[in-house]
Amino acid sequence: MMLENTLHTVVDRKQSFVKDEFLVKAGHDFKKLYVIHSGALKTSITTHEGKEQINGFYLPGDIVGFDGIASQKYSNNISALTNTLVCELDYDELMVLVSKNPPLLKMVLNLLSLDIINYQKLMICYSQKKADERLAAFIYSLYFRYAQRGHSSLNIKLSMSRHDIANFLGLTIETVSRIFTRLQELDILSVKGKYIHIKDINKLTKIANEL
Amino acid sequence: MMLENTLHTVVDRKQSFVKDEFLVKAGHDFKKLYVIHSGALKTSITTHEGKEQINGFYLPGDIVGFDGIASQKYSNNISALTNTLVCELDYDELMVLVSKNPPLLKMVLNLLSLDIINYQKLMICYSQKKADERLAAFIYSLYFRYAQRGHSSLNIKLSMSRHDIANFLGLTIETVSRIFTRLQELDILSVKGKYIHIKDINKLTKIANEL
DNA sequence: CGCCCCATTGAAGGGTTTCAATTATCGTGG
DNA sequence: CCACGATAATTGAAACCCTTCAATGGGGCG
Repeated sequence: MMLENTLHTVVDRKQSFVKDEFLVKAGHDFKKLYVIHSGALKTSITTHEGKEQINGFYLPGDIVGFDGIASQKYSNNISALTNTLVCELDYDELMVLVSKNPPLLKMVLNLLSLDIINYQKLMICYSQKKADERLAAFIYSLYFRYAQRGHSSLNIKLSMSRHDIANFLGLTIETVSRIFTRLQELDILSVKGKYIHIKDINKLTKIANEL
Repeated sequence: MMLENTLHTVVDRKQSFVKDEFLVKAGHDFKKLYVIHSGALKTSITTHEGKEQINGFYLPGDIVGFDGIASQKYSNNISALTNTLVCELDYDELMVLVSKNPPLLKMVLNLLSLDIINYQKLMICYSQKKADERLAAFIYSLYFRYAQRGHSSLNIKLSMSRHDIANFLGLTIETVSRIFTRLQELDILSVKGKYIHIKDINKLTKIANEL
């Protein structure tokens, strides 16, 4: 991600987190953004009933934490799906740089705008896609995001559990499981635990209803 | 909204749109943000199958169009629910002002961040709320948003049709209609066409699962 | 006033959840 | 290295919620 390169001389505090460790908890004071160097993160909120609701999975290159800007409190929990190395960006320092550097400002605004578009797409996904379409879209999005990062491969290792996938997609683990087997019967995927091989990406995108 | 006051000397091109008129269509070049002065807007995308999917309703004071920043193309259609008066903000001009005016920068970033939080909440709504919870949350959000603007009233006039509500909530118009009658039977609402009276806001928030 | 569109209501069908039981996988300690 | 327990994942059957299809009722505008 360009932002990291632009800033690496200035803000370069790498920090590592182990699986299931929290980087931040919702409600805490907003200070930093996190650029993922390696590993994977998830963001979640805790509902009034105390249940977790995952609202994002993040891969190397992604920046996490924009939700905290408005209220200066993080609105999400951020935790590590696996051992993860992140680069911390101090928001106030970033603001100082941004105000002196219009291209950087543009970049930051683009990232925020991308985040908005990302959530808009997810909204659509939830509001009109059926369970199999959601899961197909989810698998495809992982494939696509790895490909964007130069790791184009039909083999994907899921860094999250079935429980996390179901939670994120607004389904139950049973439904996710059933759809995985269905997609295997259709010769679209082959699934072995956390390892997924995409056997027919055309059919996958067709089911996912994405171009 | 403060932003409008801050800028009204510089960017003050008011423009009016009639009911069902499009301010922008998805895919067109991004140039302006729209601050709603009076009336109401909706944003929507057109799916691959050509169906409309509404992803937001906007009231006076709201700013619409942030989704276009990243790609410099609007990702949503924006259209008027009723006759609507908006103030147009030229994005490039705004950027010039922003880079000279740190408090303004902060304000803009806050607005983007708020948009993100808004969509995150909607995501949660879709992914884990049932139909009656969604509709209750929708009605409550209208009440709340009007209250934020100083128009605290238990009487709400819906500016959108049942069809639009159903589309936005990812339900069918029949389901929306049935839930409206159910909420009346529970003495929570009284519904007469586009006019809604909230008879028991506590029960409403309880069903909506919002504090 | 009548037409058309919007909203409401009813019954049947499909998809997802829930509950329950079984199987697989992973980490740990013997 | 294998055995074991605990956790995760799969599979089945019944219940439930929402959709779909169909018909009726109501309200606004010419």
